[in-house]
Amino acid sequence: MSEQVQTVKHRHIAETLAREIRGGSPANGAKLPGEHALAVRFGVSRNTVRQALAELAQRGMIATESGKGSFVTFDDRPLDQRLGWARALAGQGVTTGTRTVRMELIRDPGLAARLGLDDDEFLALDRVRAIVDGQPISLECARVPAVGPLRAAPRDGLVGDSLTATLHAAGRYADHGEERIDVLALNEEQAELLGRAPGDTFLHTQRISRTLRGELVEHTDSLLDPARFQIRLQFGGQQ
Amino acid sequence: MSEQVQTVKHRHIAETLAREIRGGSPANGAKLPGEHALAVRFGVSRNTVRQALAELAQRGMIATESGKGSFVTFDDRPLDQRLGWARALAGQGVTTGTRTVRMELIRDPGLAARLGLDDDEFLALDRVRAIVDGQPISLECARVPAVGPLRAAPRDGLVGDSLTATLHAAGRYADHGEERIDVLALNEEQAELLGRAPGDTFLHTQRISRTLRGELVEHTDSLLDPARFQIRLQFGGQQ
DNA sequence: CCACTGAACATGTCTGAACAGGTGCAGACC
DNA sequence: GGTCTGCACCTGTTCAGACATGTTCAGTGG
Repeated sequence: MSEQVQTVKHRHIAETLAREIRGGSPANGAKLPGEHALAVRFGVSRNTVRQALAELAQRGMIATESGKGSFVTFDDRPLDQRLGWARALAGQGVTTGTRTVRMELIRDPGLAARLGLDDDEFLALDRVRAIVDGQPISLECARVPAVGPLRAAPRDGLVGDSLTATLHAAGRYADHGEERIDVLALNEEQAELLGRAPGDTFLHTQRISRTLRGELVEHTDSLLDPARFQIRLQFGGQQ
Repeated sequence: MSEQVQTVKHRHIAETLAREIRGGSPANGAKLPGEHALAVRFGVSRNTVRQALAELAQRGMIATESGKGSFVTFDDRPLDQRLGWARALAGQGVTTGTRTVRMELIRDPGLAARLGLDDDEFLALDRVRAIVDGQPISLECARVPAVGPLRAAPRDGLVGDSLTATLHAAGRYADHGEERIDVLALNEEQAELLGRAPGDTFLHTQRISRTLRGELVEHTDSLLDPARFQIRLQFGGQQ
């Protein structure tokens, strides 16, 4: 289906501004043109512009202030950090580093079926995060669609060494998703990667995130050292 | 400060309708009067009514459908279940029961300080949930403000045997909050209540929820058997 | 140089109106 | 009895306009 599908004016304006913001112009922190100027630019009423801006605010891309204007709040941080949902290192001042232990294209029909996908090819990206003195504290196994720069990543590397940036480069912006959290005993392979004994208990999360239109962005299994990680989230309210 | 503080029309309408919905009229599932009828009732324009209805939809109290009308979705379920955030029993068809192991008024200046409260009196309500054949699977320790029917609960019991219903009876409706999730080794008291060995690993959550105006609704520490519970949440999107 | 004021900008709220599209139902017709 | 149609309801979208409130800054007076 062509992306020129008919859409209402305020949504079209929101999409246009979203594309410009993601493209970096205006940049994070910059002020958008005022409502009147945007109304002139798009040839619509001020109220239609306000609806579009309200959508962008809803998505966490901008913030407006009465009497001041609208400011870009969008940056390249993953969605869940922007929505008050974070896994935080429980200790302060701890420096960590991440190393990739696997990055290859795989076929996983089972996962494709569970995610409702036709294409069963994924980029498998497994990374271990460790404290600088060497103690591994988490293992994250991401499965993302093997499209564009994601598909080229095993050869070319990630864009800016960042999975989120590579997803964005592939046009995959997370809008919504779901996550499950439980506890898991490490198997032998996981234990070896994490420098622990098999059977040790870790926090386990499975996250699936999707674009505004419902396309898969990523499916990520994470194992988190419970002594080091705490999951924090905010819920409800106007956002 | 008087609750007759000046507020804008659409918010006043939203609050009035919210009060009516919480009062059970119209009931869950029932259809609200149409936009035009509400505009006549409140003596405002249809657009002002639409803004009020949008706020209620944002809060998860109603859902509107084009051509059909607005329907009440609010019920007495706790906020987090209504917002796609649930801790789910990992097994199917398991019947559980809950027993109260502690319900008394306490003073906890430390907790009051952490929650930014002047009053350090709380209702302490600790409950163990167990599978019908006796195996305890969770311990929940709630600390709620000792006001109205909450303060009377040790003597009179909870409204409808439900903490949430008693909170609502006290005028405390959760609008937003935060939750932390990690892993905890049971201490001796917890282990005894849960029929486990001290040191056993449980999922641990701490939830603080507040009203629209920021008043404390509840602070709850939960210990969840990781073999029985999985936490699921949805994030992002238009709600 | 500082404080104040007023003007010019911004967003927020509200109005009445018009039109588009969705839904349900009564009545007519086969 | 079933199907179709048209009408009357509903919500969704957009408009132009008016007014309220918030913010910023240039200009003026002390």
